Amino acid sequence: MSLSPTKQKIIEAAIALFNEEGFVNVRLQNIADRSGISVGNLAYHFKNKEAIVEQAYESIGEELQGILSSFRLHPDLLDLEYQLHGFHRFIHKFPFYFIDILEIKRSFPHLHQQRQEYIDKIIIQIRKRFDYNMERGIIVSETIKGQYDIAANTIWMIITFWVSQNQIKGAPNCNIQSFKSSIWAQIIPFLTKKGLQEHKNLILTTPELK
Amino acid sequence: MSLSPTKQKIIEAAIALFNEEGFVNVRLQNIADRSGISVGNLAYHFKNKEAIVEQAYESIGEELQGILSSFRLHPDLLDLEYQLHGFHRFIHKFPFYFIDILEIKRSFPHLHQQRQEYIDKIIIQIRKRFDYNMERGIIVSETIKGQYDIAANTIWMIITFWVSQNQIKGAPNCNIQSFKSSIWAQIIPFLTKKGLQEHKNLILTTPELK
DNA sequence: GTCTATAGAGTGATAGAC
DNA sequence: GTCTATCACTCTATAGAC
Repeated sequence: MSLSPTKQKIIEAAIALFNEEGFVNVRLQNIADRSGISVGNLAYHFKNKEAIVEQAYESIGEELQGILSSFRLHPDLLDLEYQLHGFHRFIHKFPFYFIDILEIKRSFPHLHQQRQEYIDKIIIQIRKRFDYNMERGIIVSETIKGQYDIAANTIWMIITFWVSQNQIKGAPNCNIQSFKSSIWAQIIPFLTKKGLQEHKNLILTTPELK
Repeated sequence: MSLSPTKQKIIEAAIALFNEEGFVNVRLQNIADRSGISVGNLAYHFKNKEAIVEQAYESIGEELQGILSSFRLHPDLLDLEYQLHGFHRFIHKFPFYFIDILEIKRSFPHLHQQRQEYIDKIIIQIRKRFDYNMERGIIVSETIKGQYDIAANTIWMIITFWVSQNQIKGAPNCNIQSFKSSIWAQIIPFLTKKGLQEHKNLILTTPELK
């Protein structure tokens, strides 16, 4: 879906401001200023603040959809490595999408409802990676019931709260290496000998990813 | 430190409201109403909203200090199990302390600065558990450099974002079992045979914890 | 489509009587 | 210590000219 140039400008300005100041702290005036238009004109293009977030969420959703659809039917470890780079780019392009989740949920419940579908999708997809790689003999079978459900959820948590964590700790520098390490740490303990070999090759052959 | 009865009432009301509505959505009027006093009187006891949060943080900090100081010099797995119950009680008593971290940081940086010391303390303490239990032959030595630093950080993340995670997923019911399982999952893969035995005994002997 | 101007509903903080 | 009344300000949303 393509937007008019002005609408596009507005959304870009809004997202940039949300990222920098946090959703609640961004005034319509700020968005208008950064877009180089007046507040009145802003109101002409978007009825209210909610309509702006709605559009922003739509644009962001499309990008997220892209990352999720890179998931192959029988994904190996390299496939995950690629996806992690995708997620990392994503969370640093739209930090507000993660930082202001609860504020958006409070203010616009229906927007959050849509989002919830993505959350489920992400967790299910991660969970499937465990199954597929188990079939491939890359990951051992569960020794504790439900442990891969937990691991999948923890991986989702790390992705979702990575930006928040950095801001809380006052370390806004986006260290992709420690992001990836934290997530791989959820998987490595369960790799078989063959899995460890595949993971080792992956590290050796993909230092150029960034 | 003891507060006057009125001050005490105010703080309790404020914390309850912060927990329910989120810090930014709570008006001085709400706090006054719930305390059974007027806004003018509220202003007499606390100069402004910041002073209220400051006091709330102090009360909360004392409680957190209690949980942290239960850490023994040579903590075994049972010691952690007890502490996890402490943490769980804590995060469900003061959800706003976790949900509104970033908002508080934005509005009152100096308050966040104090808090940061607790964050460091928590992560360091968790990290030490790995070392001590390694010495005890309960946990294997690191096979990957820095993996216990990562595990300690992930455990802190799970504690810190557990409430947020529940709210995002629309599952506000505080399932302590899955909280504990998520955290133990960060440790179990590294237990030695002896460690697994100790963990098994712990589960068998402490179902009464809640 | 774009602007200026302003209505209208809060919101934190203060003044001053009791 | 506690109250009522109100100020000063902010922000969203709308009205109407160009």
